[in-house]
Amino acid sequence: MKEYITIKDLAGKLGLSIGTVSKAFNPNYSDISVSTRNRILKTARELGYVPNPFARKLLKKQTLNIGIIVPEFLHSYFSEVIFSAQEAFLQQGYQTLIMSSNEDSDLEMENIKTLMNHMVDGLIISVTKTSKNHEFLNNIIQSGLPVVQFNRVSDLVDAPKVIFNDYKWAVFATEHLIEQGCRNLVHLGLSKHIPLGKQRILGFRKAMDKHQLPYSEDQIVEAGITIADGEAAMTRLLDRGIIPDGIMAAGDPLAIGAMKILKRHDIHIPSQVKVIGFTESALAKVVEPELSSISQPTSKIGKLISQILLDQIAGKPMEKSVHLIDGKLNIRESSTGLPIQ
Amino acid sequence: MKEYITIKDLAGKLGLSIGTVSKAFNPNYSDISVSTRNRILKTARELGYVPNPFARKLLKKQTLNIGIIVPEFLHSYFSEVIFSAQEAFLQQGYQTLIMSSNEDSDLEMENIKTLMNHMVDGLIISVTKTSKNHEFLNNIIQSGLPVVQFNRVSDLVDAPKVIFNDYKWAVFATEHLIEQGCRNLVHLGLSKHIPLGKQRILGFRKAMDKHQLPYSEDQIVEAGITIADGEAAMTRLLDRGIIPDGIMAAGDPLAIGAMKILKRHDIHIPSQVKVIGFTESALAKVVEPELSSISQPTSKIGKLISQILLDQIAGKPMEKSVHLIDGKLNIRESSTGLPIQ
DNA sequence: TTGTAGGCGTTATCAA
DNA sequence: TTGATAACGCCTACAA
Repeated sequence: MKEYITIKDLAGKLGLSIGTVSKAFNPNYSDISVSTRNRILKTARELGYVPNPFARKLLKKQTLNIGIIVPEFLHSYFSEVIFSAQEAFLQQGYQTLIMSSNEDSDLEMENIKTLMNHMVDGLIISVTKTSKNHEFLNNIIQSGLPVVQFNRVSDLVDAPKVIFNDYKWAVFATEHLIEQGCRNLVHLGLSKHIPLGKQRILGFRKAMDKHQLPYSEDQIVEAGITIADGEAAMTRLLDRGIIPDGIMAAGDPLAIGAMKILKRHDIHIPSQVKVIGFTESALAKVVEPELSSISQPTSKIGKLISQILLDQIAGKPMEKSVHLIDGKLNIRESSTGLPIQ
Repeated sequence: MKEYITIKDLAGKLGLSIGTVSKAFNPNYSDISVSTRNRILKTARELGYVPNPFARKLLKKQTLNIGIIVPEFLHSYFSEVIFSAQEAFLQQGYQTLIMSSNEDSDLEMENIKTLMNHMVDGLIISVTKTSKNHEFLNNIIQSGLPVVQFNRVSDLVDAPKVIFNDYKWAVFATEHLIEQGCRNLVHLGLSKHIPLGKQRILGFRKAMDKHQLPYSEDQIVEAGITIADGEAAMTRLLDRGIIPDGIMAAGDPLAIGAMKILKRHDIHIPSQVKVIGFTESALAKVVEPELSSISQPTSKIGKLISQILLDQIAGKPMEKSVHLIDGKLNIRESSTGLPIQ
């Protein structure tokens, strides 16, 4: 490490004591004359002095480090949320440590421990689908560490949650297809271990029931998450002779996988089958026909989770433990037949 | 911040001095009996003691912080490289601070300053296309901070570079189209301010010359970077009556934008026009027909840049200042007419 | 083999 | 309004 200017150097150069110099950098000290403060600040700038953050962190009982753990980076969703949160934290002087669990509960545990060793002042986590770490997390929370969950949340973990209103928007997505004339719908779902996947299923059921459309359990399939998963699920459906006239997928990749198979079987989208995705990604505008989807305000979510964590750190009383986020229905050709600009 | 166990607590519990306890955690101290070391380590584990990293950072002349600055997160390329590098750093005990300049030279300067204030031990940077910060960066380097450049590099900055062999692979990409029978090629390029964009242009020229194919300057267009840029560039070409039989794009989004316009004009891909992209992304397998492209080993690049920086920090002599990375030509339907699995 | 004490750069308390 | 000094938790000569 290169040599840095210290407060002592600065004090020496100015003929002041280090105590006085220190006060100049701490705005909540008023017992220092404006002129000396300015003099100190001026030469500090000239010399390129910056207070050593580690000395500060050692003394104060906070590290100004925040940990963020997400299950994957496959969907751009997570990078978008994270970088928005990171920006907010940095503005408040907090550093962010980002880790990916890669959908592995054990690695998730490792990540949590690593972050604890770095003495983070707070933790934001989106758990893996088979997370077995709720007990450990609760211990941490009990011990006083502020934690916020988002997206993939667990009811077993006692920390505030920021989640998309999956139920509501799954209803909207399904109803959109019904409005377009679909009667024989299929839902391509995520793993049933993921609560938000369950909400999307419930939303699908709700819409079907509301419009009195009959459906069998075969029409709700646990497909997975990737394009390949979507392909496999669609293939299984076709093999069993199930040809829907509408597909409501719990994710864009699933929808795109299904579309690939349909096209391979010369089943036309959207005239024969209409398709809608979820958690819109850049892929939606690339696939053909362009995919209708539900977009989530990732930037807003990032800001919100950082704000809630910061509030907790500041000791503000929590207003509510569940924050429900709304999205947007983006209608494109895959569900209407109309090319929309 | 919650209360942490300190070395003093541990020493008290064990009836030892803090000095002895400290040595137990420092492997290069041999003047401590194996039995007491084990005893210390055991109770440390039981009590959940971890050395306070900030006290350590204050004492030692290093912060164990690394800064990474990238121009954008639009392409998954950057997230992939970064997370691979971060993993490598974390294994060596280094924290990573990631910042995006959002293609803005001023913000880039801010980012550099922020990271300097966090006293990073090293900096990895991929500069913005209009970066005006080479002088500032050189000052930092002069002052002793290890710096590594990657992807978007500047010859004006005196730091080792890790770059893709854009020239070579641009030749390959172009020759691939020529081998497929294309004679009237067009190159959709990045901004001319980006050196790697220039290399791709040179590669294109080289391949054309080598195969004695004539071309005008109109066939090398500075398109931009996004899908919309690709659309605009292709539209301009068609308006001027230029219909190529092959398109070599400097990025997947550009290729996809061009494909959109071609399809809108009922120009068939690949029978009438063959297309190849660059820096393969997830989009390549979603667009129709699937896009041939050049993939870069992002994970390997991440590992390499971290290794080079770590070596510099350790004071090892640098072997070479430019590291050239090779990629892979992934041939798909857009350039051949053959659906490839 | 173990213990002691000074110091890393900062802030906070109290005295001047 | 300014200055002196004791912490924060750790490492490391050096002494015991």
